[in-house]
Amino acid sequence: MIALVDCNSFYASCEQVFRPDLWGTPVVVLSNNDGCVIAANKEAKALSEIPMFEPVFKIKKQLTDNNVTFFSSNYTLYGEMSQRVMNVLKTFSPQVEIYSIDEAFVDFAGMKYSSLEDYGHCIRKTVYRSTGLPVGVGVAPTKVLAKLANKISKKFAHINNNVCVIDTEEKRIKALKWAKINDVWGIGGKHAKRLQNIGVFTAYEFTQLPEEWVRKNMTVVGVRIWNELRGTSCIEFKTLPKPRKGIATAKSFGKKLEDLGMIMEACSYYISEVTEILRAQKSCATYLQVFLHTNYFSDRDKQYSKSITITLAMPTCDTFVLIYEAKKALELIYKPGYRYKKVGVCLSGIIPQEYVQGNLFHAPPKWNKNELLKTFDAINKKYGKSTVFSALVGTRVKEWELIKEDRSPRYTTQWKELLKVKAKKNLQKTEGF
DNA sequence: TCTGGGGTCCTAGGACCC
DNA sequence: TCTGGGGTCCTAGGACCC
Repeated sequence: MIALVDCNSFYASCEQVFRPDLWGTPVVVLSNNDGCVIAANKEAKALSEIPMFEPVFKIKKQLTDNNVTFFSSNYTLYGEMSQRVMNVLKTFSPQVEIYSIDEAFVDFAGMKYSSLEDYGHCIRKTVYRSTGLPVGVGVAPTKVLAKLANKISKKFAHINNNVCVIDTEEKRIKALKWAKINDVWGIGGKHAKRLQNIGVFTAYEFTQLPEEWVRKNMTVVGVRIWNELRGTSCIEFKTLPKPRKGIATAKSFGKKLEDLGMIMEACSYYISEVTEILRAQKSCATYLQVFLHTNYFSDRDKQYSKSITITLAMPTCDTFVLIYEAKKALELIYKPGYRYKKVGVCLSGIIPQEYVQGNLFHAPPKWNKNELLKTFDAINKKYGKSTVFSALVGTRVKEWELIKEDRSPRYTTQWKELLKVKAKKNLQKTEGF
């Protein structure tokens, strides 16, 4: 049996852990540059006039009218809270697959428990006690069914207290008949529409389709989902995280930029970020893509967008080499006279450092002996991000930097931003802890 | 004025090989 | 009128996920 443990409204819940004054009140978290709503707790979801992924400027009034508290995204905090949750889950089974920042599969094979329900509740309670974060637990024989069980655990939380187990044929059929086709993990908007067009509206109806139809119309990916829903496990359990195949970063600027120099500084900074990830997984990249574009949404601005991909002379993880290459690439695609909104870099063709092949003139570098890069990473790890950086990132005011007007403190990672505890005379009205 | 950012996997088709 | 048969590798695009 496999459990899917998923945090409820993860980003919003992380904010609420440190703000007990907001418990029971609507909270939303905004995307980078405070652009859209990307997370909402159940109180905020209940206010139907606050749709997710809606641009904030369009709904600012509804937010304030309904006393919704909003936060800029604080990924430092969410990332660290996520690790805490995952650490707790690892005490329940050695087999944990971290699927995303707020959810993980937990394999129950070989574990001792009196009942699946009890074990599920125990996980939920322990995570809550250790981190302050509420989770839902779905338990089933396959991943797709566990996902579905998790959905049910949240939908009927008032009955099952956030734990749902699908361990009999009867429960499986009941769950499948309840689930709408677009509730199924792996069936997105396009396929759901197609299935509805041929009269398939529930997960159960989907499992009754002939396998051939599914393979023809939804490829082998669809067949796997079909099998998993029928109780046959065929999606692998991945305990070890696989090295990434692509590493990208692209963020909208805090304001529109025309100046190549400033855009180049942003680009150099992004290269530093992606190369740090690259070195952390002991890999090198073969290709570097750089792209640049104006604001698609603007009717007023002239539009321009261009991308370029460079094959490196030899796969590398060297920040300085890649910044140099990115600089050349950017000079090629940049055209003056436009108001740019975003620059992005993407590394691909990622291979382990020891697989880098030399050529006739150069032996492959020994990356594990590169003292400059090792020292660079060591300093930034010890003293914090960007303590040392390439001069090409620049020291001027970073006009491209993201807007985060309402970011909460980084309670768990910065000494200066620790939660302050106040003793109040009137204990009935305690604020904070 | 203001509209997110980061991934995975699969398939078809083109270019190439012998 | 008639034009082989078997491969590999790469890329773009589609679909999906959080």
